[in-house]
Amino acid sequence: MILQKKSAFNQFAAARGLRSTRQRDLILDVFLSTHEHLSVEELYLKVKVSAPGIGQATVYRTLKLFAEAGLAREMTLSDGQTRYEHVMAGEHHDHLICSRCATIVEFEDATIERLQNEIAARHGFSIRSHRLELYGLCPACKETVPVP
Amino acid sequence: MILQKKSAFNQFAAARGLRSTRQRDLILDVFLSTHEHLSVEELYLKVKVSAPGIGQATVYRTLKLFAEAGLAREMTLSDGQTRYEHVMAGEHHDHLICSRCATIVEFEDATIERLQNEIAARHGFSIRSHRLELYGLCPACKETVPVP
DNA sequence: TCATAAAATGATAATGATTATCAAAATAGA
DNA sequence: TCTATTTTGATAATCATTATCATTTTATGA
Repeated sequence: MILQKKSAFNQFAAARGLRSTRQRDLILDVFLSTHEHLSVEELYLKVKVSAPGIGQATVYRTLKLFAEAGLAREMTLSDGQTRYEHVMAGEHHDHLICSRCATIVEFEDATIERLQNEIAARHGFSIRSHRLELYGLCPACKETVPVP
Repeated sequence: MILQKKSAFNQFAAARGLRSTRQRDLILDVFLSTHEHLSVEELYLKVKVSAPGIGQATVYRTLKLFAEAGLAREMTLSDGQTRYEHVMAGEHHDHLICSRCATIVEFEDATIERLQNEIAARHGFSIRSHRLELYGLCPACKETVPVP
């Protein structure tokens, strides 16, 4: 699977006249090895563990390339910071976000997807993407926070 | 209606030990007089027309107060910039956003709202708010952009 | 009306996330 | 091996936002 993704990225790079560099290779390794929704800073810190010499600007540039290549998806949560998640072939999902501990849980609902398309059509829009985020408290935080 | 909102803000301010200042009054006037989803910069430029002496930091601080008072709602679109819209009593809506001309259209769908609550419950979350944005092309931009 | 305490302001410095710049390094093809 | 071009890393620059602080304004009580 990871080899598949690496290959996909290399094909994308070749098609764009871009180089396959060891930094990009390593950053992709680290990115694919975690299933969290990471900010650039967080990924950079993980990359620094294996390759201290890689610059933060390189990580910024490389993540944008992964997004262009379809391997990563950018998401901007309410805190305004850009995070990245894996793109799994043929899959889309939305997010439940805990306002207290920042836990992110993914979900998918075909009915909502269909309704979104209907609403868009009703307004004469043709939609390409969407963002659905539900903010509240996760099960763990619900236990510890008294209801006001 | 505007008087109502001003009164509501003044009550909020008094309850918080805050002052009612002419700058806040004017900023609220300008904010309520437009129904767009404005960034702080955009609102600041509008405010400057009537009151050149008002500082940008004042507009930043004041908009945050309007949000706390329940008169405005912050929204962060994909561009990462914070925008503000009016809060209408008892109403919630979501947004269709044109990726080309940045037009924002509001909509509301009770079924989606209900499904969101069901999904949250299914994952043990209790949600407080959500964000739903559909990105695509508005009717006008669909006309002018050839389908690839 | 005046005095005063406290909030608010405006200008601007500071912050943090992100991007631009550029000399040097790395890559890939001939 | 050579060379053209891309990429890198360090860091300056940018931009949206917030912090700082001297000064101003507000609201209250006398």
